[in-house]
Amino acid sequence: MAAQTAQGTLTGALEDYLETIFQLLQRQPFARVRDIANARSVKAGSVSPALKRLADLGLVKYVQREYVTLTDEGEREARRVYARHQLLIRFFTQVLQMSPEAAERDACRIEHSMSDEAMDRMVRFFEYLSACPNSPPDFLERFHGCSIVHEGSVPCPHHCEHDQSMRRVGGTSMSVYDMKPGDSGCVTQVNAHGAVRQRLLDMGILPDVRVELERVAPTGEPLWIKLDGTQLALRRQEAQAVLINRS
Amino acid sequence: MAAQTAQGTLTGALEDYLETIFQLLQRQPFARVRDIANARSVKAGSVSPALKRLADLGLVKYVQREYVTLTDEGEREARRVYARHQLLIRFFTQVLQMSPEAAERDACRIEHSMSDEAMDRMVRFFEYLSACPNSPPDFLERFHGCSIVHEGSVPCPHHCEHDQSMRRVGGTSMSVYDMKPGDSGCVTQVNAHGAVRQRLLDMGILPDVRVELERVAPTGEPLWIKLDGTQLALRRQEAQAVLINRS
DNA sequence: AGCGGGTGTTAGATGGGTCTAACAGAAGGG
DNA sequence: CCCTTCTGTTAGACCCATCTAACACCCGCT
Repeated sequence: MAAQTAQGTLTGALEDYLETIFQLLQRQPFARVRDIANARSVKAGSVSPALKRLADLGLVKYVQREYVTLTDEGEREARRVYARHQLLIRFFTQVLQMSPEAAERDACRIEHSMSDEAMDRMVRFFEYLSACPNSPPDFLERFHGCSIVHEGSVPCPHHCEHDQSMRRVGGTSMSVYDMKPGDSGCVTQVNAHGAVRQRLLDMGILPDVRVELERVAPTGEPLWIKLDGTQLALRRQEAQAVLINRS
Repeated sequence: MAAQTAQGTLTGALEDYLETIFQLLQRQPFARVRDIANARSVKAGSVSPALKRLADLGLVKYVQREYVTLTDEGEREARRVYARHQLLIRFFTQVLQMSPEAAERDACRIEHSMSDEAMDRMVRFFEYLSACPNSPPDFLERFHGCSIVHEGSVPCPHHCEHDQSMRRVGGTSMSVYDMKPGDSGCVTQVNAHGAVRQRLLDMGILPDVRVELERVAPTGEPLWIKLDGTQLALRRQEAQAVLINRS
């Protein structure tokens, strides 16, 4: 495989150059250093050496001071990265409902570190959704309509609780705050917005993770839980947001 | 936010060090340079300076020649990365059904470039699947049982076609090979295994992408299609694998 | 003809991350 | 007690990617 040649040697930044050149070539007969620098938000002085490296790898045809185009292998490589980019964008926006800006940012960084296998399986996911008879109709619509996901991506600045109740879907849900020391359970939801939610997720409190309540401070306020064998302190507000399945 | 301080300055490699230290500390009272070097597959000489940088950032407590532990802020940061790691692993294995090894590899690289928003929405996806009444029961089971996904991740070395027919679920599916020049349609499936499939995906032939057949070589063999405004040549085998919805 | 502006290139600096090789301590065995 | 061995540190080197500043080229205008 010719592509195999470059596969290992090609670094993330170089892939980026290839990709932006590819995109420029869709609108222009050739790319100029200037355009590339602008598109990548990089100074022109950084582009030249990168082009030289790409030319050495046989991925671009680069006549100094004149023009830049992709070789066949370069185009193949660029398409490869671009396909991942598009796939990620679609996954982030259409499935996860991320904002276009965040989707773009994440895709730009992740496209360089996504294996063929991940690509393959993610495509299958889309194929399944749109082509398989087993696929529940409207899966995405139902997902996006669900109160868990429906709230805006921007956390409500007023700490409004109006959809806290909507999200507590089971009605009988129990939170870590309701546990007794020694109890343990499986996280089902992190029922909070914005910063509180983010903090909980960052602590590793994710759906399906086992937590055990170790002890509660006399004042009731900091609760110590055990997660993955390690200890963690939660404030009241946080403990109340962690919904669990007793077990 | 204390975490905010390090957020920007913290590079991918440093995050990795924090994460491996965190994991080591779950089994040991403190981490040694050697352990860290082994875990990261890096030479000991690379670890010392990294630890020094982390100590400067206030993320580890590092007594030279003695021991390494995380500061509170370091632990927070490590947990943050580790949570992403776990979440990605679960997504890759439980949803996409990737092999554990590939999931691990991808997660290790992607965890450093995943935004808070992506984290948030991916968690919501899991929450939805397990907690929302709108969620179709057994979504994942049905997904994984579908012939699109069910086949082994290793391409069959015998080019066996036995599940080609299984995958052509609609029965009336049309491939690019069946199109007339001028026709266009939307890709629904890439009905191929292994290398052929990978090549098609790498070319940007993904579900829901519009393709138009431009012309066919007299011998019938290379077909030129237009995709995203750019031209692409397909071999017969490839064209037959691209299933589309006429439109 | 000559000059100015837009555009590219080069050189040198910086910083990250890694390696190797040489060196320094500590601990245990003869 | 000394010497080996295990472990860590340091120094020097390399590569990548970026920046800035200086220089080079070309084009068109006066």
